[in-house]
Amino acid sequence: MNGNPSEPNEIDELMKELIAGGPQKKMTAKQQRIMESAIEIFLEKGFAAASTSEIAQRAGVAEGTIFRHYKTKKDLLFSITVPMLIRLFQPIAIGDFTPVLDTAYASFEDFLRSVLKNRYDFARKHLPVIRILLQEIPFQPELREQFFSSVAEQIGGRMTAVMVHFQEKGEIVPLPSASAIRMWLSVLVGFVGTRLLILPDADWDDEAEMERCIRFIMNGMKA
Amino acid sequence: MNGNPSEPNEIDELMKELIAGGPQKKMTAKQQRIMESAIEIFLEKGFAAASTSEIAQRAGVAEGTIFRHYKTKKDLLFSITVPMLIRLFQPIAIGDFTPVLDTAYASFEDFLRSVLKNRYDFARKHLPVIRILLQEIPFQPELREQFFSSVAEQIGGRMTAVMVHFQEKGEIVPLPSASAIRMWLSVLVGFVGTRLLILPDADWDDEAEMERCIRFIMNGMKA
Amino acid sequence: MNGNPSEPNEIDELMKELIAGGPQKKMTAKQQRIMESAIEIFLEKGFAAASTSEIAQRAGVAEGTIFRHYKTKKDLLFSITVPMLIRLFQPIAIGDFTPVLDTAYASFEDFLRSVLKNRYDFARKHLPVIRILLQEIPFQPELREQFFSSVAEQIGGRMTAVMVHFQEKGEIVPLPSASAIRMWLSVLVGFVGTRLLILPDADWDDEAEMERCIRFIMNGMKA
Amino acid sequence: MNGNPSEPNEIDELMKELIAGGPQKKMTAKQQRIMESAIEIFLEKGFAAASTSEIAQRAGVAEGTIFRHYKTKKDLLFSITVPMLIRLFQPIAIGDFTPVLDTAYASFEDFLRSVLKNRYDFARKHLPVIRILLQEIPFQPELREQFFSSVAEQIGGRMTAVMVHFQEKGEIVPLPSASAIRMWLSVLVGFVGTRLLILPDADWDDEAEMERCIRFIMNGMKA
DNA sequence: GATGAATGAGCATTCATTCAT
DNA sequence: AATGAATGAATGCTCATTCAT
Repeated sequence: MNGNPSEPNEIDELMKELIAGGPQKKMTAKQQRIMESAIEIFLEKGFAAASTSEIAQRAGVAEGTIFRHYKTKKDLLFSITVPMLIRLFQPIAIGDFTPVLDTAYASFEDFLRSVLKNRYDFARKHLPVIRILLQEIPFQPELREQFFSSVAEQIGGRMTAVMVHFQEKGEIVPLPSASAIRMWLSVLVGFVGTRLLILPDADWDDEAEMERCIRFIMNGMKA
Repeated sequence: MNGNPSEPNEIDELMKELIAGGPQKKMTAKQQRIMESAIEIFLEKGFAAASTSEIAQRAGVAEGTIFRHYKTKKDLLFSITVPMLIRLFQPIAIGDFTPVLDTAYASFEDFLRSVLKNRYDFARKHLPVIRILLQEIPFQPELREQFFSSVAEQIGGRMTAVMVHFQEKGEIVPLPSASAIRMWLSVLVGFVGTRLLILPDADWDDEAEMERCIRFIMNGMKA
Repeated sequence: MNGNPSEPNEIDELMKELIAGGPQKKMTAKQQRIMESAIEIFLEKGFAAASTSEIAQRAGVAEGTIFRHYKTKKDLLFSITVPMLIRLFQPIAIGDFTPVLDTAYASFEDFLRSVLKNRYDFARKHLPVIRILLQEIPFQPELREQFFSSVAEQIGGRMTAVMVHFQEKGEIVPLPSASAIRMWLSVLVGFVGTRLLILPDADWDDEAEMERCIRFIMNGMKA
Repeated sequence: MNGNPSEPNEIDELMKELIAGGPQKKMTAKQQRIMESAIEIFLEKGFAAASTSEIAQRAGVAEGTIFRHYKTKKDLLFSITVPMLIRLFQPIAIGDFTPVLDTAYASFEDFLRSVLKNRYDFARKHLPVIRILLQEIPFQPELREQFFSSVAEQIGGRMTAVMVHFQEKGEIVPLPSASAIRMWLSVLVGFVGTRLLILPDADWDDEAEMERCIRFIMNGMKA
């Protein structure tokens, strides 16, 4: 319908903002409320089934006000999800995860533990938006592209370097790095996903469970 | 008018059919075409954004015809997804997976290899419907309930027994069985999901990659 | 839409049947059940909101069966209402009311009493169909025409003669006969309508109430 | 979703407006046109057979506009009929009929004449809406309830008092007041209904005919 | 900046009727 | 005679978006 692909799109704008430094600083109180309501409703019903009128109502603003701040409903979705997508896979840029990837890191085990703890806390804190992200990625090609470029940049870049580093140090077995990364990532994602999404109400001992994950991975990869 | 929660619902009906033996045998040619079109379109746009008129058009039937076979659009979704949900987690009942859970199975390694191969082939074959299932589970409480009851029955039952069996045989380390199952399942799901959903176009050596998964898990759990 | 006005219509057919003597004798059991279900549902929801599929379902026949017996939904309505319209205003033809109009009738009071009793019993017995008739007359011009020709024939004919007869006998005041008829008919219809339609659940003493009506009319018209 | 019976409904809202003082004052020009078109079309085809798209078209607005002003098609019907139902039976509240019920009224005959004249003029002026009201009362339980509560309040209250008053004054015969009211009301309704609904095209001498009604009732009830 | 009335395309669903079996 | 699958137009209603105020 709309969507001239050559003109600069919403995601590019968001990227620029994020890269430039800080994001949407000057959100008015109304804009803030719109975003919060949108998160709630996108989470409950999914993007396609959410209506802007319900978002406006819950935010306590007029319908038109949403479109003053966000050109389309999709822009509203992206303004919620894209920054999260970036923060999820660009912990360096955001700054709350930097030391982990420092190759001077003592051991692979410490690295794993640090990544797990850090990303688990992050996911826990931002669960609703991450959920929306997961729910909408199948339907939004723009999100998917953003996902791949984010992941490629991080995994293809730093993570491979990390794996090579520890393999050269002889700490872990010399698997193809893509396979190796997928192994430990699967276990960590398996834990975080089960913990937060699938069985959030189970009786969890987080510390013990995380330690078991680390032990399992370390054994599995022991050189 | 609709929605009386005490009367037998669509999912219950589908369950009964499946348990009774074979499912929707006598689908007419038109019904078949409706279902295929629905799968295509649900996959592309998601359930909420799919329109019955587009489904009808692609199936080459009148719009009314859909509603002669499926009371509502949701019934159409469930008639596609629920049988798959069941086949995905009830391989025993369906019969294409029985020997795996036989506790006379030689070794945990063989068990893992068998499960992986079997479920990977299954997922590969039924990828579109499984994808729809994954996409819609966040929005359809009925699917979620069905998922939990299916999983609970399988995992809570047979899988725990399997783990205990191999732990007693001393083949694998004595972790809590929920944790142990989650570990190897994460690795297998991580492989299948990456292979089929995330990076289907990458250059994969399936055999080698599956062997790496098995090796990783066996090392990780080695007693 | 359809409805070529020059071809013989459904109502003409029904009229002919009725005049010829007895009506639709050879109704099959299924046709009977269709008619009964139709009466129930037309009564509950009105003709426009009644669906042929619901009628078929309640009658326990296939949808197509209705249209084998009645060309259209409207034909079904007319086959229910038109005979009733005729019986309601042509008591002579039907035969359960003849002596009333016999001008040899003893007194106006007896005449009134006889009409009231007779039509009250009739209305009570055929309440559902009469109700449908009243409900649909505003929307079906064919019914309205039929109503006027039935009434004109009866009222304009016999009733006027009756009034003139009793006025000449000096029993009642010499009002224009249209006015006179309207007066006593209003009171009788007021009673029957209130009794059966408006307040059917009130605590009625029918005999006493009817006598009051007669008394009121006789006083009102006393010469 | 809708239909919670405990939350205040449309009719309650309309009641409150009417009682509070004046009704739908600030109707926009479009809303006015919607209402007028709706009246025309409900009158012609009945509520069930009227389509919102035709109403919109005749009003010269978009179909969606109707639903901005009236939540559902039924709300539109009620917003037309309920105020009329109330004005029809609550002449006191509205103010155009007050002196009639003043028990200081000179004679029963004057009272009758005043009621007849007043309600006849009212019915004549608001014929279309009253017709819709009559047509839809059989199908709308909410209207029926409103009717009974309106009537009960007026008849059960003031009218009974009036009858008792004139009976005590010895002007009229001591019938049960319910019967007495039904008698004269039947005659008046019989006249107004015949005059406006059944035979509007006949050659009527309204003044003479009304006087005949009064005479008939006064004779019928003369003490 | 904020509003909310207005839009009209689009939606899922129902309908009376037909027709091959 | 009876069926019931098939039709496609029509229905009431919702939606994202626009724009005059």
